[in-house]
Amino acid sequence: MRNTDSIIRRAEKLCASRGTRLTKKRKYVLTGLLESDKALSAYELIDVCKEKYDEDIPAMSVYRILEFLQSEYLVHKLNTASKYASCANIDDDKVGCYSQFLICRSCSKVKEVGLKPSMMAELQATVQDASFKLVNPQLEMNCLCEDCV
Amino acid sequence: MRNTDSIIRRAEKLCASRGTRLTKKRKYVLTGLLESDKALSAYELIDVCKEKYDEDIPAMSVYRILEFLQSEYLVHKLNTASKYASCANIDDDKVGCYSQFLICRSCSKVKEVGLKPSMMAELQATVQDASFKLVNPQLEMNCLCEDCV
DNA sequence: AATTTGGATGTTATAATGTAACATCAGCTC
DNA sequence: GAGCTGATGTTACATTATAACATCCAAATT
Repeated sequence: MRNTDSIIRRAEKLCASRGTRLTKKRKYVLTGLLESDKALSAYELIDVCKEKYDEDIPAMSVYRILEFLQSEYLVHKLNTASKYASCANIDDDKVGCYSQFLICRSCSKVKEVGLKPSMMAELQATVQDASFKLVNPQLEMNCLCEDCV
Repeated sequence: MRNTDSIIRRAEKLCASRGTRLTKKRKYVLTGLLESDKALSAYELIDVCKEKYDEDIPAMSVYRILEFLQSEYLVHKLNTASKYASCANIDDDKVGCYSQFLICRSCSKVKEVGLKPSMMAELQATVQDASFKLVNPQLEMNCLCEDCV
């Protein structure tokens, strides 16, 4: 059971402990993502903030806020979709573990699944065999959700 | 040893056998990708075709050509990078097998590696457990190559 | 050879995503 | 209150991509 308020409070504490601030607008953006089961684009978040909080946030600010939230491990960027989703694990302590994202190509619904260490190890191995270095082990899978099949 | 000419000839035969044509401009675009170890954007391909073949191809056409080459399984789109790469296996018979792409985030160098069936099966399983349906099992890994580390 | 016809390409306009550079504001410390 | 720092605003623009419509070209048919 993800309760937005309690997650936000937790996020505030996380930020405080790192010497950063979860400002009002940052809260709006994060809440927008928390209350959506779909990944949202920066511009969709502008609309959400306008509609739900009557708050005008310029695109540039939304991008900066998203960057901040990513640096605090509160939000993921889904590169294949150019959209953003809140981390599934803000409310527990698995912060920072590697994830597999199932993304509906039709409606952007997202599910985040933890990756088995054995899987990660195997993917890592191929990377190292090829003399590459893995920067971000996030897996994004191009899917269709139940409703969109 | 990837010999561009022989791959192009092979690609022509593939197209012919499917009732499509590998036209001059399609050949230029494919050759551009074949002769690059880096993924290229549509607009970079425009420049390559201009410089190497003195051929002006408008952006719209390049996008259409890339779409065609993808439909013929000759080219991949790397969604995380918004760039394109020729398939590693045009020159053998492993066409269409699932791939893991190692992409250098700094210089766009790409290596394509076949995915072990056991890995694929496991990823598939998580997808199905979540009631999603996998559309395209291409894995893109955000890396740094040897030169860019 | 002329005609037809469908696929390939060209043109123009525009949408969507994202960033650079610089200005301003708000809250904290002294 | 003055000054500092981080957050936000503003403007302009770059990059990636597609829609809609026009034209061209090459192979098939007459």
